[in-house]
Amino acid sequence: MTWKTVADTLTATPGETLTLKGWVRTRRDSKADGGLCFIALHDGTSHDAIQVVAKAAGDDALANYDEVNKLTTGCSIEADGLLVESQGKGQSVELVASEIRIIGLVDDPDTYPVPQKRHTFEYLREQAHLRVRTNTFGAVARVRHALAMSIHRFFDEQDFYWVHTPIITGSDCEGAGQMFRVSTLDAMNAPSADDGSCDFDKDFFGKETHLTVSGQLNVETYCSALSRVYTFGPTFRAENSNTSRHLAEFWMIEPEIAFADLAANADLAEAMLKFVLADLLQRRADDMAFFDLRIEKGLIERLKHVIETPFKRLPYTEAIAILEKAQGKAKFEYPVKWGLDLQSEHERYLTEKHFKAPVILINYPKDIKAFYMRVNDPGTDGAPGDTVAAMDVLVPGIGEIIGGSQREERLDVLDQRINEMGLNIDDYWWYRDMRKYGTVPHAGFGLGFERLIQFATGMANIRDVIPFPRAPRQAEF
RNA sequence: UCCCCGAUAGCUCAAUGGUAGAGCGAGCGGCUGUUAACCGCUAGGUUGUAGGUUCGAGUCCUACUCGGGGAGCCA
Repeated sequence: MTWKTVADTLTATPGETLTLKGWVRTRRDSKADGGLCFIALHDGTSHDAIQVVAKAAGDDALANYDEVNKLTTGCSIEADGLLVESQGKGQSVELVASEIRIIGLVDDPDTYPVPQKRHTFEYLREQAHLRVRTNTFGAVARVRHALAMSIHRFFDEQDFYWVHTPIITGSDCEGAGQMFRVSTLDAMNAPSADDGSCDFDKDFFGKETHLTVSGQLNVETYCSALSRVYTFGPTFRAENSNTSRHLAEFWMIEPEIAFADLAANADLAEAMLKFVLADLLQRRADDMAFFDLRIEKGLIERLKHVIETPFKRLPYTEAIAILEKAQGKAKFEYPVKWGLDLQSEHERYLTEKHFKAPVILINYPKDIKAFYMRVNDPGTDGAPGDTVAAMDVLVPGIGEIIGGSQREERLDVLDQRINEMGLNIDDYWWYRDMRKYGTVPHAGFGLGFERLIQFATGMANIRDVIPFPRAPRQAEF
């Protein structure tokens, strides 16, 4: 007998005999026809369960019907049987079982942590090893996979190479926040250097090392030979951030393109978002319909709007003018002034109220952005001060989903920026080499993978779109 | 890190300072080709931890722990 997945079985033609293997989602019984029960069986391959019918009497009577009729949510079984058109409403096909093998029972149904009832996401976070058995987290897992594959497909079709940048980094100059130290030294008995500080020369790598906060500086070197590259992997931030949009361990996508300016970078970001969202709606229509129904009403319409609408491109300087005009009625908590960074409330006003569409903000003041961003010509956009070729992609509901820039390819300007910001120029020797040996204009951006999943599913808390979230004081599982 | 809110049955929540309850889930029974089923019965509690006030504390006070929402930082 052929073992088939639930997904394949749901679309198969009745008349086939086959085997299903999975976990019981629900069981209902009836005294009709001499006794029968209905098992909703899941194996994760589709959003919908398949109905397995077990009978106590007649030709299809099961020898172990009494045991089968005691199955509870979470039990694992194998079922052989004939696929038939369903007599009941709610499904088109069902499996009439000829044999059901009970593989694993649930010890105590009364204390099974995820019975078939409503649970809060807060509670399910404490049951991270079991929450994937629920509709919502099964759907999140499938969508997460679909988006990851879609991102790889998009870049592969556009002749990008996936570059595996290191997770352990010896650079302390990535400049994107607090880092986690990687060490094999005994924390209780660390060796001291002559000046009393920790002697990292005795550590595994012979120097201080950390978990990466970004693969950007590394991937820029590959860009300077392979033209179109991207990273997709975990990154780590030791920031004490306790929000629904931050994790200590998250996945990031960072493309980098050579012979490209900020406009090409924005084009890439917009094309990528539109591609993966359209691909998702097509490939995971079942799960997306669920999110639309149960998590965020109108989700699919919102995503279609994003796919069809050109992203609004707006210089920072013009955004400030719009926000200053709106200040009276919008009642912003924080001041709006050229030279200050935009707050969440400002970004959300622009994308949710003013334009009601994704917005790509470009050309930010130099002083609020990183050293590696390319300095614009004076007077760009009529700005009253110096700007850099930075961009942020803002989307309704999430705010900033992408941050990127054209990189500074001129060595003299880059050095000046490193010095201005008080950074140690020696730390950047290999990064500066890119500007000495065949420098080219290039640009790239970072996309937080979990934020993309939030945007695509409507899930409110980022801890619910990664299997085992890491956040301050949270590393269980 | 800052500001607010919360912690009571397996889960979600009630309970003027005075005998801790309900819904869901679970178990048993009834009904039914069932499917958020329906009807009945039953079990289930050191009220987050440690102190304090009081004749008496789930309730008031203090500290701590954990969780949530918002802000900052950012992706």
